Amino acid sequence: MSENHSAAEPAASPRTTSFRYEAALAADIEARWQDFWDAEGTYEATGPEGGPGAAGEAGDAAARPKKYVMDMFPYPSGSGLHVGHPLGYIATDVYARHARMTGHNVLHTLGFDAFGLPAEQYAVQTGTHPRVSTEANMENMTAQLRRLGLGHDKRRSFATMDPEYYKWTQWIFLQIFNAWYDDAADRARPIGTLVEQFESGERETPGDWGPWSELNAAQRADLLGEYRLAYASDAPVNWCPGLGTVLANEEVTAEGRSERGNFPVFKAKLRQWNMRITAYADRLLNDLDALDWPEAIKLQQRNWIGRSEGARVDFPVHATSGADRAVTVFTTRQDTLFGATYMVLAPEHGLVSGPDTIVPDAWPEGTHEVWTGGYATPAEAVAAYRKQAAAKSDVERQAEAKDKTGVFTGAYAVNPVNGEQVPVFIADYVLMGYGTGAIMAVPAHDSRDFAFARAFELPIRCVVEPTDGRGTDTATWDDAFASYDAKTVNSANDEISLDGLGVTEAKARITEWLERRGIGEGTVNFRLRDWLFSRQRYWGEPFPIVYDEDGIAHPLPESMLPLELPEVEDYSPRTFDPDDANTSPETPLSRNGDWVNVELDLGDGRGVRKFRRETNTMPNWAGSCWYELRYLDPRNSERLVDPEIERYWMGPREGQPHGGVDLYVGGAEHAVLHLLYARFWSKVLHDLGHISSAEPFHKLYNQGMIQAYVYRDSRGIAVPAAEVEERDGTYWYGGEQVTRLLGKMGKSLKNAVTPDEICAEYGADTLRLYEMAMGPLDVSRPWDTRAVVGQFRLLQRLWRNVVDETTGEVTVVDSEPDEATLRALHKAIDGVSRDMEALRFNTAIAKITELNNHLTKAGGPVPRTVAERLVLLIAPLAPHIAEELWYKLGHRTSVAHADFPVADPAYVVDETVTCVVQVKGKIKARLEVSPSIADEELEALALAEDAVRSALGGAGIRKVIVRAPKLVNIVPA
RNA sequence: GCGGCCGUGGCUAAAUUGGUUAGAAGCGCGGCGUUUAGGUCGCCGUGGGAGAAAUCCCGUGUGGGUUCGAGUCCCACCGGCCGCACCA
Repeated sequence: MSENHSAAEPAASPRTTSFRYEAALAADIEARWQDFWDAEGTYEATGPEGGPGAAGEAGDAAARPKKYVMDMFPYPSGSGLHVGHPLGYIATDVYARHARMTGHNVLHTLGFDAFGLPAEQYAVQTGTHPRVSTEANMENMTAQLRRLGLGHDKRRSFATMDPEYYKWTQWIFLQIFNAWYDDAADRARPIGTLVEQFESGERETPGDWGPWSELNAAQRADLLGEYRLAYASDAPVNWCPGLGTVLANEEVTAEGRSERGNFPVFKAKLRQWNMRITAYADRLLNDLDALDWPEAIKLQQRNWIGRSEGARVDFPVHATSGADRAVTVFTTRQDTLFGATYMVLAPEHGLVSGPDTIVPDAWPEGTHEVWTGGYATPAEAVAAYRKQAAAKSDVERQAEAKDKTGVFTGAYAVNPVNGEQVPVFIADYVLMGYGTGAIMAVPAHDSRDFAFARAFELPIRCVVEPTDGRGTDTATWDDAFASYDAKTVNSANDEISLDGLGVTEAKARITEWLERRGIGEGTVNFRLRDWLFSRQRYWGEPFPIVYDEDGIAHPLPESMLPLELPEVEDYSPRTFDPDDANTSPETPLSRNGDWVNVELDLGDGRGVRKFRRETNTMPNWAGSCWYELRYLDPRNSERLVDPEIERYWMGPREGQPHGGVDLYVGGAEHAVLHLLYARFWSKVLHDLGHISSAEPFHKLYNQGMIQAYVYRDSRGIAVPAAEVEERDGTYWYGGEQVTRLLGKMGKSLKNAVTPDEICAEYGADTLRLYEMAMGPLDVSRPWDTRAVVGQFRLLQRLWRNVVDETTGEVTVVDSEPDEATLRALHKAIDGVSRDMEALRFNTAIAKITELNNHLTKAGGPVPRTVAERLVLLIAPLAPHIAEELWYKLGHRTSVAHADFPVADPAYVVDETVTCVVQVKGKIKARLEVSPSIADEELEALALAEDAVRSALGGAGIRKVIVRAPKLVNIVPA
């Protein structure tokens, strides 16, 4: 510690000579206290372990109620922060500081989500190693954030790119790889337990696999791959030639383009790693109920998981080979089965190609011309349509959604309820990825089927009686009748009749019939699909997987972790013409022969063998899937987190049945990506016994966005917002009128305001107050630099209420505050306490301002007890000035650990309350009454009022509503 | 198209959740004061309309409804934002 600013005596060495609270003094105060906090470790949290990575004393900290407060960690971007970025960090800091002052043991820190595409792209352009540029960015961002005075436990920080961190990301991957979902137990279990079941015969191998004992190693590996929660498969994936990588469904926009870069995305069959998140669909859905999350986010997750109840139904069909096959469809409207007049398969469906094909050599006699697409044979027609569909990006499919296209396969299936032959089509309005990739078409009661039926002149049979007066003659309809609130008709065979039943009843009846006949069953279908987990990138976690000479995947033993990224010369994935679908990925890691081809002893008793490494890397989401666990125990080299520590900070407890972080703040844009993946990993780790929590984040809060005005000239080009002048509601830049719109803040829109410039002009405390005072945390609002001064003035007045501006001496007195001041004080304490708890910082600041204004108006010196409590009230929001004033008031320990004031109820309620007396809702009189007045007494007082009696004018009273002590309303007869 | 959220002064926003007088707090604006001057100073005022004033009338996107009482609840419409989107 240097002589100039001893940590123990931070106020002893002011670097400015003025005692007026201005930018220079604020900067001085802030720098001194930030140094003090760092030196003292003011915000270091101690759990049951006595601190991270150290076997210290638990002390009394762990005995206090814990509060784990967390932010969605940042990606260290090279462009630096603007004032929108730290909004959430400031909010969690205020919340955490308040919690600390109310007796909680608080854990709050911040790390970096360091893997990602921008660093890699920068590396490709400049040749700088992504680690180097990312580290520089992190340093920059850390410096910017330090100025804000965030009370983080800095010992707990890390970056996802640190090998000591991603060692455990890889370890978790192996846990997931080595696990299967046991439906009987409804949880994940180690894959060894499945092998045991196969070996003992307790479980039979599925389908055509044959007995376990007769399978060779490769076959066993393939079979187990069908159970593992992390598995490689050749499924159609989203291939993005422009980025040179495959993408998860969640990373593809509704327009069928990449979320990053906006390149076209195509379906391609590629061998890729997947996570079996679908096994958790039900739990991911159900456990949402117990979470304290915004309803909008829960809804988005529910929609994404997309649970729908319905039935599977088999429609018998003959394969061209002569074998009996069935088209299995999924439907949510099994009650309309009698109205199914044709079927549609997705173009990629297995029954229109290969050995099981149902496509005949020639068109059946009398095939309608529009069904054939003009082709001579069904095979040609199907092949052409399949080719056309594969070449279409989702954008194009989307654009043509209104015009139904498709082609007849030449095959007929049998509708099991009435034995009718129904033609089977392929069409791209049926998606291979949803349900079974096949539907029964009920044109009368589904608008898509209706459009298709009209285009292909297929019969439309009404089986649900319309309630809108259109009648049952479908020839006169312009659209399907799809209401759920109507009766079934025309739906009977020799065994069953649905006629006259409502939808629910009819569904139940037909499902039971299908199940009895063994040709269908009630099922639940999910929209959620498995998570595509591999990427063709350099800057991500390598997979801890090697392949032997038979191509069998082996996990690396734990002792070989972390598997570090090799140094390479070329970081770039091979990219292609963005529109060329006929390309395939090439990973950057595959070009490093020395790294890829290795001889290893995996410790499986088979000695040193030759292996080839997996050359894909994990997606960006991997690191953020579990970081909440690592903050708890960041230096543990033996385990990802010590179980006792995890249980203390995150374990289940009253009101939090699945455990989790107490408050997690971040943007709503992660509603389904990060938040769903993190929940999934949390559940797997929970099932395998590694953690006690089954949810990562108990309470989630989405902060709004800070928006900014964007000014554009006549060409539509953004002009520097800071240089635009306003004249009578119009905006001018360089003599030209420009238009104003509300948009995002950012460099490209030339409207970014940095925290640095606001700190320089007013100080960090003012910036913090302004950001919190702008409005409710969860609402987006425009930044207004000239309004910042309002919060600066608050701090100036606060300063003046405690300190003499000319001498720097404290001016408080030891006299008793007057009654009015006590009431103002305790009302403020009461209100601020409740607002802090509920994250309503804007109204908390308003109440502090009111109290401060009251003291200013009262004039004269402020009583010490009031000044001290005012300082404590503002301490979570403006910690630097609070520390300084707290010190000046004679305290020698940090205000961060002082007790937050508690309101005295006696002063929170007013001595008298104004009671309004209404006659028929119109105010006739006001009474000053005690807040504890009884209803009867108040009613009597009200009725005795002259104004009330004259208003009643002798009329009788029908009713008197008394809401003591505020209101009496008399209703005349 | 389906689902969700939201409309309050010139601007950002309050309103103990159905209970008085809507508009706390801040910005902006106006006035006065201190100052040689300036404002990142102090004080006062500031929803609209009428009036010298007391005071009165109107007012929470529009129209209806429920209620003794509606910014708050219900219905319809208008406007805005977000999510999903051929999901069978």
